[in-house]
Amino acid sequence: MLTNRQLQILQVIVDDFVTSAQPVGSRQISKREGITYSPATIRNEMADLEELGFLEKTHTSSGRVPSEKGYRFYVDHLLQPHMIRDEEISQIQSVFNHRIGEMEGLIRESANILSELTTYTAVLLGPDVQQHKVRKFQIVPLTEQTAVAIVVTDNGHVENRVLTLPQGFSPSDIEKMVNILNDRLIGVPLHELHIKLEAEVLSILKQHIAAAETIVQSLVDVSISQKEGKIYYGGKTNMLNQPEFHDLNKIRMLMDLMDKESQLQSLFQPNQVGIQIRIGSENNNLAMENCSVITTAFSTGDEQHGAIAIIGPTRMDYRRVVTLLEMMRSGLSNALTKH
Amino acid sequence: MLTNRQLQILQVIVDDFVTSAQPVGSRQISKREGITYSPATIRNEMADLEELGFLEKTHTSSGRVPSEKGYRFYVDHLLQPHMIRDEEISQIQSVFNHRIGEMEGLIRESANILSELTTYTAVLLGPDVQQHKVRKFQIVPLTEQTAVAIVVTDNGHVENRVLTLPQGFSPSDIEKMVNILNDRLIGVPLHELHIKLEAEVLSILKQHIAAAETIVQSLVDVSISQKEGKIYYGGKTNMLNQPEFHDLNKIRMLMDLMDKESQLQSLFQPNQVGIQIRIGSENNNLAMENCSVITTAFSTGDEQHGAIAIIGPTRMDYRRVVTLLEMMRSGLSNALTKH
DNA sequence: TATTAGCACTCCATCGAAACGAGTGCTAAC
DNA sequence: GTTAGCACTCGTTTCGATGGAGTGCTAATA
Repeated sequence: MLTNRQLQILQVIVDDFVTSAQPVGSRQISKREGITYSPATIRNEMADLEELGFLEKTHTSSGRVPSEKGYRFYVDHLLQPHMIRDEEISQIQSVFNHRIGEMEGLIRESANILSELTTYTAVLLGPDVQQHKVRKFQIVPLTEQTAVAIVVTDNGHVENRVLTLPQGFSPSDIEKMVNILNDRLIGVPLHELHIKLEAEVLSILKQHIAAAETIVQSLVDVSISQKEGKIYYGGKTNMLNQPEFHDLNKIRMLMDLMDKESQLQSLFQPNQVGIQIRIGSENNNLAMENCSVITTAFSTGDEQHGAIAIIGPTRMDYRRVVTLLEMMRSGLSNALTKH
Repeated sequence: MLTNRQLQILQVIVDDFVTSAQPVGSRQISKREGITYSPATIRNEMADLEELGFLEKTHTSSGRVPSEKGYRFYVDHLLQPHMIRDEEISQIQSVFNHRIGEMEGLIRESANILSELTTYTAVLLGPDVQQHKVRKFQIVPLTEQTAVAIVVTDNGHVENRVLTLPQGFSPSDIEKMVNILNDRLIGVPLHELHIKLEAEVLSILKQHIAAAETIVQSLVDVSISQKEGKIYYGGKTNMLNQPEFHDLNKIRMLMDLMDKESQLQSLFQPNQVGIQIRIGSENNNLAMENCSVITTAFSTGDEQHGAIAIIGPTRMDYRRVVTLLEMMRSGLSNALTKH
């Protein structure tokens, strides 16, 4: 167990390093208000903290830097609430006052504000479309051979896809088909759609329409190809300002990561409650070695939810980010549920 | 007018510099096959070419580097066709064999292949949605107060938006409204939609439905907020490999540019035919000082068109890119028009 | 026993000088 | 008109010297 003094010193080191990005020396610590012991004492404590794995040195005669374990301890036990300036609070509020019911714009805007206030990168994951339930099918003919299939969900989401019609597929066939689809599939969540289509609906359709098979196949394709949730960014390039990312290789890996939606999905664990913090290697991703990710989920009503993530260097201002994130989470949840 | 020898030297310098990224010296040139004069002669010619503004030095005793004017002359007069390897050709072809009629996937894939083959950044601009014509309106109710409005265009594009319904708006009102919209607006191009809505349709609707005004306003919003054309990327981070972008500031400016869709639109001049090359400052954009952009338009039938742009350093392999771009342009135009 | 002053030591960062190499411009010879 | 030769310039690399920040250890102190 750490002594009070060790706790205090660890806290000061993290706080200092977060703002300065420079290794913290004993003299520097001794000058901080609230510190009553001499540099020599602090050096002894630091040596102990290093032995315990909370601190590291960049080289033999450098000051100390928090280790991952040090950050972990800090966020678990030493995180104190952070004062957010009034203007910043009202900046966040302004997003929600704007327009209501326009989810996409709201989320997009939130990502921008968050990245601006944190100076890190904000990633917002829209609600998982796969959970939405079918409200209505529609097939609109375009030419002799093509039509566009439309699925509207109960949340107002619209999926669509151009279909190639089989030879001799008549308008009345389309009508029949749409009726059957709407009869059988309303209320089915999108992620079950392809199963229902193949297992139940296909055989029924076949009885009425000759060439139903190819079209059903296309519909199955659509429902499989849907992404989990849409991703929105704010401050994608903010990482370039962080001194630890003056290395082209790291930047490249990070940028590539952010362009790969599939990889990004793994950042989120939307089933958890509250705020999660993953530090450095806890992300299990080489590109994120020097990054921490702070995530939380927000609710959009109807058991739907989205998630917010802030990606910053491990030397991130955890206090501030956690506070901002919590404000944004509750604000978003409110704005999106009440309408 | 330049002598043949000067032309030859300019060509060699550009070709060499494009591949090596190093200033080209007289000795190096003299060793190239086809060059029969001594380094001293070449030095004299280079001094003349520099005086004429085609070459530059990075410092007093360095080799020569093409100036913007030099590149301009090169692409205008010295560009020779480039051999593309068979495997690369079939790599391009494979995109078009894949699936037909699925425009979005096709364009996305093309962007990736192009960026891979060029090692630069590919930007594809999808066809301008504003030109599409309305095929069908649809309003699907969600709750008492909300519904989703859907516009299908003759190209199979679907726009949609959640509407807040006025108090006491009944299902039969919706039906009436949809009928009038479909009566009056089919065939109208999207970019004229808001005008028609306000000028013609609004007054008719008002006669039949009390609270038509707010809904029409929402529809107007939708048709105004549509973007010009969707933008697809390939190889966004490829620029990081170019030695001229080892500068964080430049990278930042470029990345920011690419995240701003609005700015990117200005890269394209889709009304022009053939291939356009803009070199360095010709782009009128600080972030693109050291970049060249090669663009061309592809047709998607029905007077619709999209555009391709390759963004690379001014020290770009113009020969290769121009050839690849032309192949991709014709391939895309074919694939998208014939179906 | 806990704390602190003092001191030797380590390592990084910065600077300037020297050596080197690539390339030029100019002159004079071919 | 072309080229060999040479002095010169400038960037790059290397090396050692210097200074500063910070440590660990020891011995003195409260």
